[in-house]
Amino acid sequence: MSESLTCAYQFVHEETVNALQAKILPSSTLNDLGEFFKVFGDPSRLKILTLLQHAELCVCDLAALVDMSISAVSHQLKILRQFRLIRSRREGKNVFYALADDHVLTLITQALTHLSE
Amino acid sequence: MSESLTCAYQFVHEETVNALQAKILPSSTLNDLGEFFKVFGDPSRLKILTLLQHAELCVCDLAALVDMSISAVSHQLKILRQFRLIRSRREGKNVFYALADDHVLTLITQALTHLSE
DNA sequence: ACTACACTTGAACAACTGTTCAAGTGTAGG
DNA sequence: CCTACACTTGAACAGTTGTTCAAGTGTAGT
Repeated sequence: MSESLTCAYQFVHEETVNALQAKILPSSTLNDLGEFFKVFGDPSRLKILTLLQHAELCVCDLAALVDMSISAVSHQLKILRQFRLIRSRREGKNVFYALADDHVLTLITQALTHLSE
Repeated sequence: MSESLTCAYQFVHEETVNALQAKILPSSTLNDLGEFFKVFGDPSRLKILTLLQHAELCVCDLAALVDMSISAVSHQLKILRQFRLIRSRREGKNVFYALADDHVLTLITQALTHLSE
């Protein structure tokens, strides 16, 4: 940050900066929030989520629908599970997945609205 | 996808899969949506966005606040600009940045709500 | 014109992400 | 208990991302 020395310590609007310093979210919050948004940052995961909106699906059906290998889908499902966006339920040899709650879709819908403006 | 051959073409719930096939969002939409969410997937960018909520800021002040080099901040601002999340305005030697619209924050707030549940 | 400040930009480089591949677990049927 | 199916998992590998560094543009003052 050598280039910013003059700017940061001499010509910066001190009052403005000092006033805002207190409003900065804790870095743990910013990190968690970032990780959360990253989950939605992948088309495959978005595809899976929007599909689960309509029905509870097993890994096999999901793989067929999103046109990915079962392994790849399973890896993504693990991530979605870790963030509690989906829930799994075993029924015999199959494992069925469903959305954990509805306001996951609210977020996606809202982003879609923003994009179409 | 050799491992999924049996599953995908023999034991899949054909009716379920066929019915959902039509509900899959176009890949262009899924890609755009993914790119959009990726922008929110970085703590630095989130920090910048939440700061601009409170005031219009020049690059220099922002760099001081987020504790990053001016160059790094400028790179991130470029991305935020490309997605029309922020607007820039030159005033003499300074360039001031502001949020393009408010419902960018609605999205962040909503994600925060989800995290604290 | 020349210098200084404020910012931008492109290239390079390390760190991270998503897929594949190979090997594993768990369940049902014979 | 052996095989087959449904899925999971770890390692590896290519592609992507965010930062730094160096060089650039634009504006103001002298």
